[in-house]
This record gives sequence, structure tokens and C-alpha cells, in this order.
Amino acid sequence: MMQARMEQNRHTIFQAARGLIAVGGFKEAQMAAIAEQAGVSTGLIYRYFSNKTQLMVEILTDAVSKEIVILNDIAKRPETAEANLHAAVTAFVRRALTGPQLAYAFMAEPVDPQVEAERILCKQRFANVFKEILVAGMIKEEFNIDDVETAAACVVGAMTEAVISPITPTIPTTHDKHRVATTIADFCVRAVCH
Amino acid sequence: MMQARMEQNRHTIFQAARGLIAVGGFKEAQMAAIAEQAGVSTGLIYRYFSNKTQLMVEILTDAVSKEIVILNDIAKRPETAEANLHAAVTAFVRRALTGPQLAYAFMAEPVDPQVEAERILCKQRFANVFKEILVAGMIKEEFNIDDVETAAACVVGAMTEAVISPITPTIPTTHDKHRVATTIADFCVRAVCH
Amino acid sequence: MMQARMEQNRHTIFQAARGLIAVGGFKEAQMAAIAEQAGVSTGLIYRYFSNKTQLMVEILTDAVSKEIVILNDIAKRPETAEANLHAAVTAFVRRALTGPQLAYAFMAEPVDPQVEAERILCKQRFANVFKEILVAGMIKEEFNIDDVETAAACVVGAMTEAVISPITPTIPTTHDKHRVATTIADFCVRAVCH
Amino acid sequence: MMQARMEQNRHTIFQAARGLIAVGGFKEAQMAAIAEQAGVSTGLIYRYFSNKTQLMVEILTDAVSKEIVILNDIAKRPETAEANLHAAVTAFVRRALTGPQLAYAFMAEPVDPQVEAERILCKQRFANVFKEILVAGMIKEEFNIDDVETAAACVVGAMTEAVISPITPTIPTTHDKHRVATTIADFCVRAVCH
DNA sequence: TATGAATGAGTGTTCATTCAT
DNA sequence: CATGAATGAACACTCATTCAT
Repeated sequence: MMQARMEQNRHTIFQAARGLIAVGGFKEAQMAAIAEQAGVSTGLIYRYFSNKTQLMVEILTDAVSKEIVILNDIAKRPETAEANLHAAVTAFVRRALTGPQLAYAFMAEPVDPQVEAERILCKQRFANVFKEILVAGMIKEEFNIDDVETAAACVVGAMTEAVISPITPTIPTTHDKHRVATTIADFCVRAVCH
Repeated sequence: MMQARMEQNRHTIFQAARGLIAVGGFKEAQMAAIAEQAGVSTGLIYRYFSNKTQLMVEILTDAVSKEIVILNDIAKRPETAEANLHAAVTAFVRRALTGPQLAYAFMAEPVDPQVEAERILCKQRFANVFKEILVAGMIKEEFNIDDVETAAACVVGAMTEAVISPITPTIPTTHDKHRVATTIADFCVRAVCH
Repeated sequence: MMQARMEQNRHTIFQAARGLIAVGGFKEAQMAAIAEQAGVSTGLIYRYFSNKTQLMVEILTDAVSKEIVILNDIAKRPETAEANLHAAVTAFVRRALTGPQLAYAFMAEPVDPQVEAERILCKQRFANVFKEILVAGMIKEEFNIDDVETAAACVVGAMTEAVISPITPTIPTTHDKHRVATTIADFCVRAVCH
Repeated sequence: MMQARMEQNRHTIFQAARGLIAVGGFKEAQMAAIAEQAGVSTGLIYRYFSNKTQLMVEILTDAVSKEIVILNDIAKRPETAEANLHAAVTAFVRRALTGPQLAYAFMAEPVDPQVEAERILCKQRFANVFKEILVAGMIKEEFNIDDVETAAACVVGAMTEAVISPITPTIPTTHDKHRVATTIADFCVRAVCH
């Protein structure tokens, strides 16, 4: 029961931090603000997370892992590699555009070097999923790629940039989101097909 | 003569700041550190730059402008759009890999909101160059693109990603750099061709 | 209990700042000095006062408000307006001469524009009290004044001057203080009577 | 001739500083601004004035001396003491209201302690002039004053306050100025007459 | 004599982290 | 386990004054 409360606390803090990042980016996620949002004391945060950095890294990792699961599921579909690549990119972009500020924070907002290191790792995890799809396509001779590693990075880069860049203009409508997602997916698919 | 020394000072400060950013990112570029690195007093910096922000923005703009000039020259070549696109991406990546840390700071690590705003503008300047190449290719019916805006962002993203992510844990050799650059360029070209 | 300690802290900081001002004027009241004097860290001051300006304004307002209460009480006495005016001036001067340096800082040495604005308001509060006494005297036909506003300012000025100027190079004795207070009060009363 | 140029320079700097104070108070009179206004280098100021403080003190003293001369002339008139007192106060107030910002700077703006010390001396010089008028009035049995010293301070205080206080409200018209001057003079005269 | 570039000490404020209760 | 008051290092910017030329 005590155990349960502890888990509850940890979760509350985690969600509070995540919520603040979603609204105002990393720079709004100060420990005092997180504590207030979570309805606990600042000291309590340090009982569950040794650092601010650790907390941020955990939030980042958690969010990315969820996306990775989704992408992995798509990668394993028994469709053509082309279809899977298209579906994976589309899924990523659509979801990212749903929470632009959160995606921005995770992808591009300035952070301290340790969080940045984790961010690079996360991007590599994304790249790995796409590498698998690309390799599968190579085996099936659907794709024609020289350097799979680099191509995977390109896919991730194209996805990311297109998600980040429209923070300035007007908020995209649902229809726009779909269109952007499709365009990016088309871009990536054609880049690797024969 | 005095004029010369003043220009010299301005340049020294500018280079000192640029160097610190290249080594440790924006957050290592404290005014005191810049002054020390330049061998001047902190107060002197403010004779040449009204703000820390202004100094940072100037460094950013300067670096980006040089790249833009190069890319623009390529874009205006009387070759095929495909050739120009390939050449532009290759040039960008090769140059960026030569000074990776500085490029990194410029692409992914700003901190002051005003600097961040400038960074977004810079990315758009890059995107605009590529948009022109893409539009030219559309007119010549070399390219087949639905949404030129988004495609340009994809190109910038693909380029950027390869620059930021430490693709190889070891320092890439000159040969590797060329190979990476070519791969990315191929990726982008094929993504937009028929 | 914690509440009590917090209030205690606030008070300690307030008194430390007030003490420093009394000794060396506003410019001796640096945040670091206040913290040291209060035996706390600089950061703690900001838990109780959002600004240096706010702290200064609060000290100023507090000191002035206490004087205003005393003067207001005198103004409402059911005596003649002449008696009340005399009593009010006497009270002000006597009290001011008891802590001359603090009064001096409040009357003639502010520095921050916002504090200065508050200081002007405070002088007007003093003037308003005397204006009421003067108006009452006009109604009772005890006084004969053309411009009540200006006359009130004159009263405040006469009072203030005697407080600020180190009339006697030696520290005035209690007896001297009373004499000075009475003289000023006589001056003001005669200035407005028939 | 060289001598002449030096005197010229000194005068130019002096006037430039005075002009800046008249417009923006002491706080606008920074050495660099004074130099620019005077059309000389900052270093040159220090050839004529050893300190910023010394320059400020000299400006203050000079301005006050001119007023003292005027008041002294009035004090020596072969009129009644009452008439002289009235004329002196009127003259002071009218002239002060002509340059309210300058008067404010000289009378009440926060300054560094050494300038402040000089300011107090200046107020005493004013007080001395009025003391002479008051003493003359006592001898002629026009006035009835217990403590001439204090009464003189009251006169100075009343004058000063009435000049300073209307910095907040609307700028007084010429007509207002006369009225204010007369009111203050009446106030002071009645305060000391039988 | 005159310049003005150069100096550098001084200060208000933030915020991650700790620890007495 | 939980609190939240307390800490204190870190940092950009100003401006009177100096001194090499």
C-alpha cells in the first residue's frame, strides 16, 4: 500500500513535468513548478528522481519508447517495405503534429548537454527502426540504397524537420496535418525506391 | 590606424565567441569567457556589441549567410535542377562536417528566445534556397512534387540530421565525409525526381 | 510554528534593510548587505520580497504610514484647527529628529525611479493631512489662506527642511529638539492664521 | 590664446553638463554624454575637472551663487523687511519654476554623498540670506520670531517644497507661476510678522 | 593639449538542490 | 515518508576613470 502510494507519487510528478513541457517547453519545467503542478513538495521530487536531468531524460525516453513501439509494429507488418515505410512515416508525423510544442521540446529545444546526449540516442533509436524497414526493402529488392545507415538518418531528419518547422505559421488544421504527413512519407518512399 | 585596431578588436571578440561556441556550444559562451579568450575586458565587448543576444545573432547570421551564398551560387548554375540539387546538398553536408560542433550549435542548441527566433529564420533561409531549386525543377518537369514547401523542409531536415547525429562514433575520415555527403544528396534527389 | 518563523524571517530582513538605510542611506542597502545583516542568504530575500524596489517601497510606505496615522489622529481632535496644526507639526518634527538619518533617506535621497515615485506619493500623503487641517481651519474661519494646496506644501516643506538640514553641527539635545519643533510649529501656525 | 581656448573648453563642458542636468536630471549627466554634448573627448573633461563629483559640485555652486546674488540685492533694498522678504521669496520661486527639472535636480534629486553635502551647504547659504532679512525685520520690530535660525530654515523649506512638489501635476502656466510665487511669499511673510 | 579606446569592479536576480523538522 | 524554507553560485551589464598615442 505504501508501495502503491510511492508509485502514485512518482507517476504524478512524472505527468506534471510532462504536462509542463507540453505547454511551455523544457524551460518552463522548473522543479518548483513541477512540484506545484503535481501538488507535492519540491523535496519529494528528489526522492523519486535523483536529478532534474534524470527526470527530463526519463520523460524523453518514455515518450520516445512509445513511438518506437508503434513504429516497430508497423515495421513488422507483412506488407511491402514501401507500404510499411510510408505508414511508419505517416504515423510519426501525424502523432507529432498533434502536440507540436511537445514534439519541439523533444526534438529541437535547447537543453542541457546530458539531456541532449539522450536526445541523440533517441534519434538513433528511431533511425534503427527505419534501418530495419530499409534493410527489408533492400532484401526484397524494393529499395535501392547505397548507405542504409545514412538513409535512415535522412528519413528521421526529413520527418523531424517537417514537424518542427511549422511552429511559426498558423496552426495546421487536421486536413493540413494529413497532407503534410502524406507529403513527407511520399518524399521518403521515393527517395529509396528504384 | 585606430580604426584598424578597432576593427581588429571587433573581429577578435567575434572570433573568440565563435570559437567558444564551436567548442562548448552557446552556453559556454559567457561574456566573461569571451572577453578572456579575446584578451580584452568584459566592458569592451559592449563597445562593439550592444548585447550578448546581438553578438550571438551576428555570429549565427554570419555563419549562415556564408553558406547561403554558396548554395545560391549553385542554385543559379545553368545545369539541370537535379544536378544543382545534388551539388547543393553535397556542398552543405561536406562543409558542415568540417566544423561539426559549430554547425550543431547553430542547428540545435540555441537558448535565448531572440536567438532562437533568428535560428528559425536561418532555417527558413536554407529552406528557401532549396525551394527555388525545387521550383526550377518543377518548371523544367524534372521534378514531381506535391508540396514544394514541405519537400524543401524535408531536404533541409535530411541534411541537418546527418550533420547533427554523430553517425560514426569515430571521427569520420575525409573519404567518409564525401561518401556521407553523396549518399544524402542521392537521397534527396531521388525523393523529388520522377 | 513554521509560519511563525517565516514571519520572523520577513521581519528580520525588513529590519535589516531599514537599519542599513538608516545608517548609510538607500545606496548602502544592497541585497547582499541586507542578507548578511539579516543573517540569511540573498536568495531568501526573494521569497519574501519580489524585488529590491518592492522592499524599498515597503519600508518607505510602512514608515510613512505610521506617521500618517499619528498625524491623522491629531487632525481629528475636536480642538481648534490652530491647536491641531501646531500639534501635528510638533509631533512630526519631534519624531523625525529622533531618527534623522532614516527620515533623511525617505525625504531626500531615493534613487530608483519607482521608489522615487513612491516617495513623491508619500509627500503628497503628508500634504493631504495638512490640507485637511487647513480646510477645517478655513471653515471655522480660523485660517485665512488663498491656495490651500500650496500652503500645505509649504507646511510640509518647512517641516522637512528642519529635519534634513543639520541645523546644529552638534547633536541636538532633547531640549533643543522640543524647541526646534515648537518654533517650526509656531512658524506654520502664524503663516495661516489671521 | 592657448589660455583662451582652455577657458573656452572648460566653459563648453560646464554648459554641456548643466544642459544635460536641466533636461534629464543628474542621472542623465554621464561623463560620456557630457563629452558628446560638448563636442570633446571624455578624457578632456578630466583636464578641467578632477572628478565627476567636482564638476557636479561646481555646477551646483555656480547656479546657487547666482541666485544668492539676486537675493542679496533684494535683501539690501531700503524697503521694509516685510517687502524685502516677500520680494525675495517671490523672486526665488518664479525663477525656480522656470526650470523645474533643474530646480528639482539641485534641490531634491538623489546624488552621491559628496554632492549632497554641497547641497546642504547651499541650502544654508540660502538660509543665511533669509536670516539677514529676518534679523533686519526683528531690529525694525516688524517681525516677531523666537528662533531666527530655524525660521530661516522654514522659509527655505517652504520655498523648496512648493517648487519641487508640482513636478507631478501639469506644467504650471505663467499665470500659475506668479500665483504660486505670491502664495508662498505671503505664507512666509505672515509666518514671521506680528 | 587632446583623444577615445580600454578597463574592471560592482550588483540584482534565478533556480537546482539540500536538510532540519 | 514528506515538507518547503533556505542556500549560494552564477552571470549580464554599466560607467567613472585612465593612459598610450
